Amino acid sequence: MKMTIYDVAEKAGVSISTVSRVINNTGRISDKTRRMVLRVMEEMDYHPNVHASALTGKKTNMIGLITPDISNPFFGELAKSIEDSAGVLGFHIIICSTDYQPEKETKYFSMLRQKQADGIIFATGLDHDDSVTALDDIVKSGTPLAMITQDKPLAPMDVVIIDDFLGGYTAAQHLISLGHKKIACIVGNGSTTGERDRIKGFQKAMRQAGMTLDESLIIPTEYSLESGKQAAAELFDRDLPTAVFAFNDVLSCAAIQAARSRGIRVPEDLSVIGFDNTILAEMTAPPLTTISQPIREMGRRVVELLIDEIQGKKKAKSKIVLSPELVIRQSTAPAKTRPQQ
Amino acid sequence: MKMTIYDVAEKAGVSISTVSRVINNTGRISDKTRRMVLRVMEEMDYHPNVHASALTGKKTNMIGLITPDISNPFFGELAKSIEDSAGVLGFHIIICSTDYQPEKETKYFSMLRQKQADGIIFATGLDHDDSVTALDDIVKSGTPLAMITQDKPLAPMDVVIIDDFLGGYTAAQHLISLGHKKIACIVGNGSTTGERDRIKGFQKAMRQAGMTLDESLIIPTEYSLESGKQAAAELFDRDLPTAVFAFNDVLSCAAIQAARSRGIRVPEDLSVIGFDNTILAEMTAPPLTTISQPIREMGRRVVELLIDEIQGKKKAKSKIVLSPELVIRQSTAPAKTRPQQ
DNA sequence: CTGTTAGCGCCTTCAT
DNA sequence: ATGAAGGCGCTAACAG
Repeated sequence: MKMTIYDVAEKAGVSISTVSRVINNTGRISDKTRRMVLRVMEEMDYHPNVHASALTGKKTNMIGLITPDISNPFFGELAKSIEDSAGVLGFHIIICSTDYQPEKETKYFSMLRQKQADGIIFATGLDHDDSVTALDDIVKSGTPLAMITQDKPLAPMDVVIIDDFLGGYTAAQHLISLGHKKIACIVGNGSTTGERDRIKGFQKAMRQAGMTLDESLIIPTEYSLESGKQAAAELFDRDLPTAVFAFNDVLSCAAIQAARSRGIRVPEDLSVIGFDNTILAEMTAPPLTTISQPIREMGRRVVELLIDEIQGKKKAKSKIVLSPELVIRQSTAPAKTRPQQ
Repeated sequence: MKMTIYDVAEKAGVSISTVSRVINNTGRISDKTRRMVLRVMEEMDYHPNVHASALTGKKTNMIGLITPDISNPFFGELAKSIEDSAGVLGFHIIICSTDYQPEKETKYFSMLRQKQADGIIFATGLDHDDSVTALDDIVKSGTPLAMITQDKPLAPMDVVIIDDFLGGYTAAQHLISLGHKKIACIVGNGSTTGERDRIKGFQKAMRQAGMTLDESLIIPTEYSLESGKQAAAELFDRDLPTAVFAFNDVLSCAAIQAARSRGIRVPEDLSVIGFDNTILAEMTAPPLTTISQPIREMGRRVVELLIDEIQGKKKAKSKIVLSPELVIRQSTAPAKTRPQQ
């Protein structure tokens, strides 16, 4: 049942180049023959062989998505949005889950180059040196690149991020408006530009309110439930704040759990604000006040940018900065005017 | 810098067919030339062009994964495991997220056929008629197929499932052992074989304990937080049980939330047991007692099965049934001997 | 506007 | 054990 361009040509009574031309919308063809070829293709349920055309240097309609961990709800939702948006435009996604291991990153690079992926979207850190040199190869090959949730000027590429500074600022403002003065931040490992910006935004809001963020209340940790719990536990035992700003929803859950196991009530004794607004935020108890990232839109936008470039519709790289938004649920509450009262 | 088989042949002083032979481990080659060719390939960092070899009917090293929704933690973790396991064996995954829309299913089928995916893993219902006919085409093409989390005899294919009967049985047993008598089940839309088996297992345990499962306490709903909450709410308002068995972790969260908003305490007033043991189970408050599916192992096993078949190492289809396991956390507790005491 | 033809990189008989 | 040559399905000059 495998139709080739020859079958179509024969049945349409034209040559294969004519068929090829209508497929690719190239060269001049009389409207009449175009329509008839189109009809024949339809009738025969013909679909061009991707590998044959890739072999001659054409597109493969495949985009690689490099992500640290699709089982993490944030990246899961992002991947889904990217897959959806790409699908509409006729592209398909190869997932590459690095599990935070830089070696895997470089492995994926070379495999994507080999398979002639039309473009690559990065959602990982790209920290390791090997990754960077491997990246160079890809850049030289001219493959369009895009980066999401992060803005590292490693190579010219499209970027879609949120205004992390604003996110940090908004979170702080919310807590401050509730009367909190002693606020801790549970941050990640500090490797992304986003994290640093969030801290800066947070500090700005504090300063504007005439406060300062105590360095000892900035707690670095890994982005996992376990390490988050541990970090929060240590903090609470050492120096209990009245509010915590956790840098993602998982860490917020961690903070809430650590609090609960110590008899600290959320939000009565401790307010917790998260980041991302993934499905987790609705699942926790109490439901999480959090800074929402427009995940679906972010996915849609990277894909648009990248595919525009793949199709040669645009050349200049662009950066899109989306706004985060405060979503108030029930994990934050006014600070008590006096402790323990 | 694109190396071809010709470059290798020239540098090695042999013909391309010799090189081809060592690449594919085919035909007879002197050990000496094999080693030298291998060395040259290494030196030149040569990697065969997948498209060219696909064009001649060889493998593409790509596997399609058809899943309803990777942003759902269960499928996210499954996808990750599948991607990992496949990666180790040199295969890559194209994700196809159907969003529970059968039309998308058939679209993906045809695209995977076109791209000559070496195999396909289904994690979706395959309910729609169109999907089934489209499936036929794929079966005829001889593409190895595998199905996970479900056992529908639509076509000969490998299957990896858990013992859902046992899962339902275990859940019931746990609740019964805690003294619960009035137990409700929040099930899905009933389309999968797994669901039906769980109910059967549940009923078996009830019967063994001399009880029966009241039909009116089997609540069908969609697998989403929203509809779960609504279903639970209606149930609670109508006829409050002392325990609920929800068919996945999301529905458990829904039940817990519906309970809380009514002042029903979990687990004091109401025990809730879930299914899947996704990351959600640890995130909720209280942490969820749930029936654990060995997600990672399931992923690994389908991949092994499918790839074995792709590589012609096995022909007969096999079915692997893994055991679910009870994970006790804090959402279940002994039934009160008397209501309201 | 349309047809002819030479590759793209690799696999696979068929000879040697 | 190795080489030569045709073909996989399609694109892109190059001729009409």
